[in-house]
Amino acid sequence: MNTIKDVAKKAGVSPGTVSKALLDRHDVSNSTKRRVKRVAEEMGYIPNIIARSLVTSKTNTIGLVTPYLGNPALIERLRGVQNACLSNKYLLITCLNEGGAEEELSQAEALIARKVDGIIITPTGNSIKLKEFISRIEIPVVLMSEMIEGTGCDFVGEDDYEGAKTGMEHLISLGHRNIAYFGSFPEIYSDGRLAKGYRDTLEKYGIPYRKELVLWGNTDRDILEKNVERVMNTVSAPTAIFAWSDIIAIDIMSKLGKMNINVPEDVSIIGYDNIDFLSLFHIPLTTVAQPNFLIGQKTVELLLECIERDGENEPTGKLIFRPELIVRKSTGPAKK
Amino acid sequence: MNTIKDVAKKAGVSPGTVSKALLDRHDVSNSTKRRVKRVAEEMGYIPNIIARSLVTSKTNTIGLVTPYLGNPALIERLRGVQNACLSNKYLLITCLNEGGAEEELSQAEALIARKVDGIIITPTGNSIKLKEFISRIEIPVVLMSEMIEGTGCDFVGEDDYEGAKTGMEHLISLGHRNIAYFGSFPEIYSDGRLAKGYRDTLEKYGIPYRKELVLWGNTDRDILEKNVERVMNTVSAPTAIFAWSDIIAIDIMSKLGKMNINVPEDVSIIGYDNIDFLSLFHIPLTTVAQPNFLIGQKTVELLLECIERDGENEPTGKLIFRPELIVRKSTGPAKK
DNA sequence: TGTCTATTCGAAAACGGTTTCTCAAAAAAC
DNA sequence: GTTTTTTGAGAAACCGTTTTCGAATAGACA
Repeated sequence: MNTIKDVAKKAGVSPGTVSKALLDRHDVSNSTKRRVKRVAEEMGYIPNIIARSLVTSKTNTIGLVTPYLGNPALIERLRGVQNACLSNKYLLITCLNEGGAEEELSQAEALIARKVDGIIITPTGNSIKLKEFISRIEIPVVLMSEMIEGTGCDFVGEDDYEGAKTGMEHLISLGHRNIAYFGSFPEIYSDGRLAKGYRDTLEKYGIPYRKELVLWGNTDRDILEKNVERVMNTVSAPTAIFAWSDIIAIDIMSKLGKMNINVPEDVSIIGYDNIDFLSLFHIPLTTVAQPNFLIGQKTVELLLECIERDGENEPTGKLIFRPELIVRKSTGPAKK
Repeated sequence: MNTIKDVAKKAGVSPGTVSKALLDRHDVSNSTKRRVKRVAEEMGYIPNIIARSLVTSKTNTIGLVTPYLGNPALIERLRGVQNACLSNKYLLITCLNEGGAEEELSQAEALIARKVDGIIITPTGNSIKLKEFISRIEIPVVLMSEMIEGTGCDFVGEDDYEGAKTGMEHLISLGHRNIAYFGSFPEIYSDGRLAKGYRDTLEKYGIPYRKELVLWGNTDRDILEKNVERVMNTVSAPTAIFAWSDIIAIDIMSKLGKMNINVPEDVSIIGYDNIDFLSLFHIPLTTVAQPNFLIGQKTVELLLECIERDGENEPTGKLIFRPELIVRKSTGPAKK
């Protein structure tokens, strides 16, 4: 691999001059710039960015730590992040994990060691160690999609509490009063917010909260199927189900199908995320949509702003998008 | 941020000794090792890996250049790659692109500049420049899923020609003779191979090849819908459709539904990939499955082997998995 | 006691760039 | 023609590590 010295030798100048020429600095003549650039081009010279970073302490790289829970909505966000990095000439290091604070922490530390200029984290838990880590490191951090309460961290995401309200009011307006909630884990911020929105909206409309209608662990298909069976066999079984994700909603629909329960005649279902191919389903799913791609992009933009203004600790930014109800065919009037 | 010098000062030794202590080198006493490690721990010292890389010329990082065409199968492979990197203590830099040789090339160059130890590429085209690039660079490259003919590159993927044959024989055995093929772009290696398998299998069973039944560009939903309309309105319209991906197959099913054509009574459909939620569809899709996660893992393992044995150019490796037919409900006997 | 070998550590040279500082030559001003 | 200013290029320091090499100390042995 050619180094700057090889180029210097061939062009008959010093390494410093080559560096300045390639960076278009003012204190090198146009004629040498041309010559140096031509030689570098000919030799297929690619500057060693890690050597450069060592002296500039800038890597033009940002890191992303995000779980992959089989959720296409997260992939959409990832695409948005990637897209914004590309157009801002930043390289993205994506660390996918299976969820959990330890893995998140170790991935974030690996990124720090690589001297990324900033980090985006989608935390799945509310770990003290992660919180402590975030306050300790000196580079900008932006949280995406999931918040950690108590850190003054910048955040970009959607208003899940509002999202829950929107979905619930749709169901309630259709006459439903027995509504079940199917979540993943209450520790996950967005899931917690959604569940809270669910509960508060019930209260707002004077519908009693029944905790046997709130079911967790539905990212596992076996647990989900058991949950569906159990809840459908309680006295005054739900006539509507609110799911934390579209994936869960689809799984529920499939299970109900096996139990010969019809959607939406017997049970209405509403999902969350608006993942792409939903509209193609036999019974198109009613859902609450977020601007996933946009959230990814905006997160990067916010992070880059923080990187630009470097140390100066301006007030933190929060960008919270409003979810939007998309009514399709999986919800209908409550059965008498 | 603390450097090795800060640790050295605090521990009362030289920077070199700190380095050796933390790396557990033999020429430093156990007592100093303990002291240095304790001090480093206390100070929250994280070694600057890019500085280290500069001297060791090893970054413990690999790069992945892959398109995101909305295809969950690719995401599954990505997960496999990520997983194998994690368990081998490598960091992964994922470069998602929208397809196309230029973007692939520039992403690969950015990775080279970052001195990754090896690169995995899923090329979407058969560009001369990319070919030339691959032969020029000095670090190991493994191609995943898609091959570039002519480079002696290592490769991990599935046998699409065989996959096509398997799927086609299933359809033919059900009595179908008018079979359409819905692809993305013929330049994409796997798509080309699948199309060739389609054609050769027809020939093998003495069924004439009709080029009006082969339709491209179906990653765009509008084009796909037009294609479906067109092909279903030709004389002797197909009684079966083979799609290059499950996503395309789903889109076709949805469009047929709108046209009041029944699956599988009027038309059989077979997809390709076996993406996760297929079985949940109203009409579960018959498909040809690949071990996506495994392919991702094995690609990393092969790449790491190449990195280990460094310069010594042993014969290249190719790992080709055999696809597997999964029969569900979207295929049935040909209509008389 | 003197020599020889192990052990342990530090000094210094890399790695491949960027940047600051210096200085000579050329251009401009008088 | 002399002085001042501007321009262009090189020398050297530096970024934060690792690694080589040599020196000092301790231990072993005759």
